Parts: sequence; structure tokens; C-alpha cells
Amino acid sequence: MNRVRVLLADDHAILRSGLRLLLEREPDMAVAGEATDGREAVDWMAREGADVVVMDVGMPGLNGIEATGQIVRRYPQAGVVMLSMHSDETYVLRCLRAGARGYVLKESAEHELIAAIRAVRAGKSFFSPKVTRLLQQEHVERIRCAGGEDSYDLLTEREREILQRIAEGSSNKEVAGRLCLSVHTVETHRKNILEKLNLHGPADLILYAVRKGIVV
Amino acid sequence: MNRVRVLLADDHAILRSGLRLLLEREPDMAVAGEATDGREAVDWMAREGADVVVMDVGMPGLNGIEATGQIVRRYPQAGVVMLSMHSDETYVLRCLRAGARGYVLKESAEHELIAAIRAVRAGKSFFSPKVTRLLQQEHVERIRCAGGEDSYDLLTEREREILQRIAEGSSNKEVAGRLCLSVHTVETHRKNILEKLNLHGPADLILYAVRKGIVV
DNA sequence: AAAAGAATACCCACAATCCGGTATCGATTC
DNA sequence: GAATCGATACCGGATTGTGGGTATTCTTTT
Repeated sequence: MNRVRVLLADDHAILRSGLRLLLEREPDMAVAGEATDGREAVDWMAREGADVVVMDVGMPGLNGIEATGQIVRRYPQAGVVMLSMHSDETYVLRCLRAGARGYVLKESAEHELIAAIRAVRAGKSFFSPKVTRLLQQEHVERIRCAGGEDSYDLLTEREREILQRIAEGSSNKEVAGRLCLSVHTVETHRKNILEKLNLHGPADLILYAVRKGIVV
Repeated sequence: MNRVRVLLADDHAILRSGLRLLLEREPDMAVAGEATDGREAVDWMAREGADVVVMDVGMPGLNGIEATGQIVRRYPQAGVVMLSMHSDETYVLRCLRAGARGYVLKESAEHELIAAIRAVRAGKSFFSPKVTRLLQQEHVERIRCAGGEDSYDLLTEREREILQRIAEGSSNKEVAGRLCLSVHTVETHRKNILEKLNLHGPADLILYAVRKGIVV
């Protein structure tokens, strides 16, 4: 029988061990090897090869996204399934651009990963439902601004300045006072920021700023 | 045979599935249940109980540290093994103060987790080597003793739980819905949190949570 | 010259949060 | 046995933010 040869790339040994057991239960799959970072994954592909790589996004050294780029470029017949904690648009898009054809969240049930491996092996794609929904929104977003890499790029200078002040804990009124603007103006900017970033409510706004590194 | 009854608490279903397979291979262990966040873990302990809880540090809702505190306080005979990505001293110490007797890194080999579960079950402690080295450093010792006075300590369990959910971006209404409370109750808690921490407005609240490491 | 984008400012209805309260109930503490 | 604390729930008025608009001005691009 021709089993899918899978390479597991993740810096957490415990997760790798668990995944190995999960995959070995499937009659059509075999774990060909393990890698603890992106560099090792690329090296393994050069040495031994594999049909599908299950790749963690966040790894020390060469991260999963860059490793995916290198692997897909050199071995286009190999498929890559990203395994990620985040359903963040930035991550997902960067992974897709790097050439991954699968994106499975760690919060998903195991059958999603199994399905993703089979799909990618067959030249198809597979995304966790949550990611699919995100991609649909992103598609809408993309129409508005062709080639928009990052939603943050959509913001104008003024909007970024105001976002930062809001993220530092200022109310609209305070921002208006410090920038010598009408509260109405700040409200308008804030409204536009929320819309461009597809956020809702002040909490979302602050969390976005934190995750973007705009404030700590 | 008296198997150790283990509760798995982690928000990543794939990891839980893997851990289950890993532990079920051991003749003296059985996975009694799974929880996807701290609240579920506490509930499970109240309903079904377990000998050892394998607890992820970073979980949505009630996080692993808070959940450990509650579980250890209510069921002192139960042992908790923290399973974490970080060997950060802050995390380790907070977990220990909360009452965890084991701390295993996800980058460790599986036998460490197995050993930790057995040790904790026997009333002993177990730490990943990397963590042990960290704990031996004396300057860390000072942090443990000196510290104290933290406004966060003023909050009650319930208030911390609600703070975390707010900090994750939920509105009062959403929090109330998920915890089956009246919106009024959540508003009261929120009010008390703001007063105790001397904060004003949602932005302050989120920023406080971020700086405290309650959310990423 | 026309179109597009950015910054400014305003309006309104609605939702959410804040800040005073009060109040009940159970557990713990003194 | 009384007092305190934590969790629960409610009220009302004030403030703030949301989401739907519209509009003017200036600059840049086409």
C-alpha cells in the first residue's frame, strides 16, 4: 500500500509525539520524520523527502512560513499543511502566499488535520471552517484595495496617529483635545479605522493595536 | 489496577487527542476527561474529579493559572501539571504560587510529562530540566519572597475570570451570556474591577490585562 | 479639467459603558 | 450571634462609542 509520507515540523516534542500516534492510526499515512524547526524541515526534504509536511507556524530559527516558501519553491510536488494557533488574517495570508495549501487550527478536531493531509496530497486545498470564513471576508476587503497585504496598510497616516493615541488609552475627546480637532473628526477617523480593520468595539481596537505592536 | 485518572485541559483539540493517545499507552494511566478552558476544568473537578490535571497555561476564558489556584484550593489532594510553551520565570513562578507541582515544557519529550504525572500523583514535584535550572538561580528566589503587593491580588476569583473575558474582547452582554449571568451582575463586577484597579474606561482595562499577561 | 483620496466637521439614533446607589443570600470570620 | 465578604441582581442618569449618513476643502493623480 502506498502510504502518504508525512514530515512533522513543530518545536514541541510532546505535540509531535501525539501527532505521530494520531497519524499512524490511519492506514494510508506514515510519519516519515520529524523536525524541530524550519531549517530542519528544509534539510529533511533535501535528504529524505516527504509527500506532505505538517508545519507549525511559530518556530524558533527559520519559522514555518519561510520554511514553507523554500520547500514549495524547491519541491513543488510536496504539499504543506500549516498547523496554527492563530486564525489571524495576517498569518493565514502569509502562509498562503508562501505556498501552503492547507491551514488547520490547533483548536480543530483531529479529523480536520487528517482531511487536510489527504486533500493536500491529492493536490487540493483544505482550511479550517473558521479560516474559510476569514478568507471570504478578506476577499471582500481585497476588492476594495488591490494588493493590500496587511489591513494595517489600509490606514492613512492620520488614522494611524489616532489609532495609536486611542490604543494608549485616550478617549475620543482626549485625542481631539491633544490634536486640536473636533470630537466629530476623531469619531469619523475612529469609525473609518474600525471599518477598514473590520473591528467592532473599543476592546477589539486595543487588542488589535497590541497585537500589531503599536502599543505594549 | 488503579490507574491514575488524568484530566486534560487545553484549548487545542488536536493536542488533547495526541496527549490522550500518549497517556493511554501507559498501563497505569487513564484519561478521565478533557476541558477546553479553565472554567471547564474546574467544573469537571467538581463533577467527576481526577487525580491529576494536565493544564495548559494559556487558555481563553479562565486561564490555566487561575484554574489551578481554584482547583488546588478546593481539592488539595489533586495534583496539577502545567504544560507550557514558555520557560519564562514569570510564568513558572505564578504557576507554582498557584499550587502546581509539575511544570513541563511542550518542547520536552513525552516521557517527561509521563514522569511528571507519576511524581505529582505520588505527592512529589517534577519540573523540566530547563525549568529546574531557572528555579535554582537565587535571584529568582528573591522575586518569589520579595514581591507581594499587587493590585491584581485585590480581585476575587470571579472578578479575574470576568476580567479575562472582557480583555479577550467580549462585551458585558457576551460575558453574561457565556457565564449564564445577568448583564447587571457582570456590570457590577466590572465596576468593582475598575475601582479596585483604579482604572477608567475599557481601553485602560484591556491595557492593564495585556500588561499583566492575562491576554496576549 | 475631472476624479479620487485625505482630512476636516456635523447630525442622529442606538448601544455600551460608567458611576452613583440598593439589596438579597450564603459562607466565613470574629 | 453579629459582622464581613463575595456573588448575585437591579435602577437611573451621564458619558462614550457605533453605524448610518452628508459635506467642504485641499491635494494628488489621471
